[in-house]
Amino acid sequence: MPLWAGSLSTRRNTSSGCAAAAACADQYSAATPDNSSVTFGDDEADNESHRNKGDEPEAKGCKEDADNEGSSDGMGAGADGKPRLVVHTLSDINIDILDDSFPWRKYGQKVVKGNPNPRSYYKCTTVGCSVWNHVERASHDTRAVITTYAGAVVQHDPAGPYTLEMFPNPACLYGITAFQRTKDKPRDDLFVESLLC
DNA sequence: CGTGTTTGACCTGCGC
DNA sequence: GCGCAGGTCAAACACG
Repeated sequence: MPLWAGSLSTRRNTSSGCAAAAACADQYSAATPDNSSVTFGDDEADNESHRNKGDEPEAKGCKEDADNEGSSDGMGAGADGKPRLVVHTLSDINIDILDDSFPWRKYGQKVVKGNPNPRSYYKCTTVGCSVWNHVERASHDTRAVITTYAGAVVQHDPAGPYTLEMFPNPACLYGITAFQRTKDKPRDDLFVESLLC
């Protein structure tokens, strides 16, 4: 299994900053290709945390994820009740935030133990939207960007692809259409490593 | 002047 | 109970 497992459709059909949340639901819906290998929960995330073990930064960060997995039987919610989505991307340039059609606002930055690269914290700035994410670069590979979303849920039609959507609250429905590096060339390798809910 | 970013301080949870 | 680390807040600053 490659380190970076699974990939999302990179179809991008929305513009950023859509404030009419419910009206954007369909527009923001996204699906992964049938042959994608989006993984849910345990093994992948666990591998990842092992991969980053030791002096790697994920040790602590993934602890929370691991807790979520263990306590919620897979697709449950995190401690705050929101599912979490971990997205791994590769980018040669120094851009961390994904262009995922969400209007993010940075509210903090912190250097976490074991990783010289700071972790950045973002919130969705749309009114009524409570989605947040944090972005950090792997210490072992500065090209590797780890983005963790909260508020994303995953729907899987057995006959179809996975659909990633965000439900900040019932009145604010979003979905991740495609992840693309902001200001980046078409896109770098992008993978959904795991879905931790 | 409004909006977004930076950054240090503070708060909270967890492990020892 | 204490210390550490992660997460959040808010004032200051930069930029358009």
